Amino acid sequence: MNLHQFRFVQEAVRRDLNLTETAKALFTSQPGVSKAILELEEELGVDIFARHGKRLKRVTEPGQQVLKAIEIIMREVTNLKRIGEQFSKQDAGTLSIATTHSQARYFLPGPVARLRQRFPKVQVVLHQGMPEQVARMLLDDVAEIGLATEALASHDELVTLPCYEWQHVMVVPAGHPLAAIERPTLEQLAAEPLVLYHATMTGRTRIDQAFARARLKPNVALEAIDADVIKTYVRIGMGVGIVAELAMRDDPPGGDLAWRPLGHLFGSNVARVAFKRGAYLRHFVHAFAEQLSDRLSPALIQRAMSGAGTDYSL
Amino acid sequence: MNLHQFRFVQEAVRRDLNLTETAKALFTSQPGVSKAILELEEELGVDIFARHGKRLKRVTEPGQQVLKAIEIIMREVTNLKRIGEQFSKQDAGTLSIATTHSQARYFLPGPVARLRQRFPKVQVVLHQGMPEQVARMLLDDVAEIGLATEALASHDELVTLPCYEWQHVMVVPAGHPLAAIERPTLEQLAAEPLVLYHATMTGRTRIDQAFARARLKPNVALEAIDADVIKTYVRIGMGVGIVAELAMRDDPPGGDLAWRPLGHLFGSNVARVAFKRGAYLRHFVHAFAEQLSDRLSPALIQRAMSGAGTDYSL
DNA sequence: TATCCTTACGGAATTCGTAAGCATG
DNA sequence: CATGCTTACGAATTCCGTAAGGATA
Repeated sequence: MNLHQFRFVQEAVRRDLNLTETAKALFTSQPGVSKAILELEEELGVDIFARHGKRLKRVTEPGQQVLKAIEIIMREVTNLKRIGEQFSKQDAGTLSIATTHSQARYFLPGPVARLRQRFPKVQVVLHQGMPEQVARMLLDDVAEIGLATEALASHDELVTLPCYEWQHVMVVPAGHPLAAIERPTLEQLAAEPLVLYHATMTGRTRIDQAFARARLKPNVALEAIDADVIKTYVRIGMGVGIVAELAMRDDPPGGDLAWRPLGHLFGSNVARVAFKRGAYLRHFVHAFAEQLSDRLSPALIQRAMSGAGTDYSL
Repeated sequence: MNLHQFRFVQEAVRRDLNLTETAKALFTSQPGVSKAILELEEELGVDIFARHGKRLKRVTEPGQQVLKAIEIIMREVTNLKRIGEQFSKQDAGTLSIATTHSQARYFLPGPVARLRQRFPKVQVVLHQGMPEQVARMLLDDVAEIGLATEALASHDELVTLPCYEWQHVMVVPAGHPLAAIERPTLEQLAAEPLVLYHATMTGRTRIDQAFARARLKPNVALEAIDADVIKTYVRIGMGVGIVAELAMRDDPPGGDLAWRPLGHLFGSNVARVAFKRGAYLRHFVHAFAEQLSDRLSPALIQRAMSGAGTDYSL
């Protein structure tokens, strides 16, 4: 039994049981991977993978159990490295953040800058993706801390904590009739072509639900992945945009876009931070979390990481 | 980084940082151990052990963290082996039980026999010791399941669950004056020379507390490690014995010993089973637990093992 | 001086890559 | 027949034991 075997098995599962891919991903030879896995199965006395002839088909039942143990082991190996960094290179290292466009573009600049100010030797790496990809990046140890509004809560391998609350706003070109209305209604919005976030994104489900409850069918002209794109299409008159309020922060009133809060229609959303359960967090990761929200003290995070599935609401 | 290094570090800590002992315990050469640990420290970039010259003195602060991670890794390695056994040798394997004399002698014969009946291929190994040693055997993976009345609850690396309740009984030679008394009092007991369990054992603290509360100083003639020894000394007239009620189960009324319950004086005790937190339990371990008490269903145990420190009272 | 950790070194076992074999879709 | 896992084999590396060195109590 050795760590290489564990790594191979884990990667094989992540690569859909394709050992050739696995070998490439780990920069080693394919026969080496094959042999290592066979030897592990031999030693444990159980098949981890069910094979059709020579092709790996699925994970066996004992394989599921084995995988759980391997996940934990590899997690702790990662932790060991982090512990090493934490104590050797005091306050230096790399912080990988997985997040959505909105957060990266509008929310994170402040916290990241303040982190760099306190820890000048910390390198920050931003990974961007859909909320579901953010979760995956955390699970695969690509990123250490994740930030997104949805979908993070649905993995119990992840610990999520509320970070801040926000609401949607309507964006229209400055001269648009709706710009004059203080509190637009769902009916008014449904009458216009809409430019929205993509369905998997930032609080989009809230919007859909609100329309559905009112038995209205919104006229979705365009779905886009980020607020900048949405604003661009709003400017050229494609329709009425709905974005996160943060995204309008830098647009001065009296500019070419007008905006109105829509909290009364879609309620408020909660942006959440997420960590992989059981991860060792270095000082500067805790410091960064505190930049994201005062509430996220090391003590609170520690409690959330050790407890199983408790929710810490705002 | 490899599993050998982890094992060496773990064992070194268990052997009070004596690498020579460590090497012996693991059947390998002392320089090998030394080198492996040095290389791990090199790779992680931190000292795990603080050295005075060439002698290991204590675990450093990063070392503490490293140890935690290593503990988890080695635990999961053990689990992997168990998973292998569980699925390959269906319902065969070895069940190591750590327990005190009283349990081994009077309580376990039934459950063990029933286990063997259901799982004829399971080998049972009994490890006997003081309650504190029972705990240590669990922590060191010498035993998989522990059974004792005291001291198990004080380690948070262990999960303990109530198993059954019992009370103390007084034992005297058949003709003894106290044999005629239905409910002996503390004063009556304090007037006699007593033959008791050793101080670390099975509910002994209860006895001491009861006398202390009544401001009585018991006359302890002899302390012994198990009920059989106590009964022997009672037979030869050394004094009045106090043992667990289970220990008298096989003595017929009208034999050479008479006994009376003492629950009214010393209250009741709870025997508890214990597992190492995070351990993988094979089918037959769960089956055995159910033999110990109906309440100990696999589901309950699973819940207790995953939850942090919750107490499941009877 | 006795104990105990580190360094040095060499033979043995393991590892890991390339090449070939063979089964599936 | 293209993809993809397993087997075979040999070179390179790592492992691990003995012997020697050096530091502490």
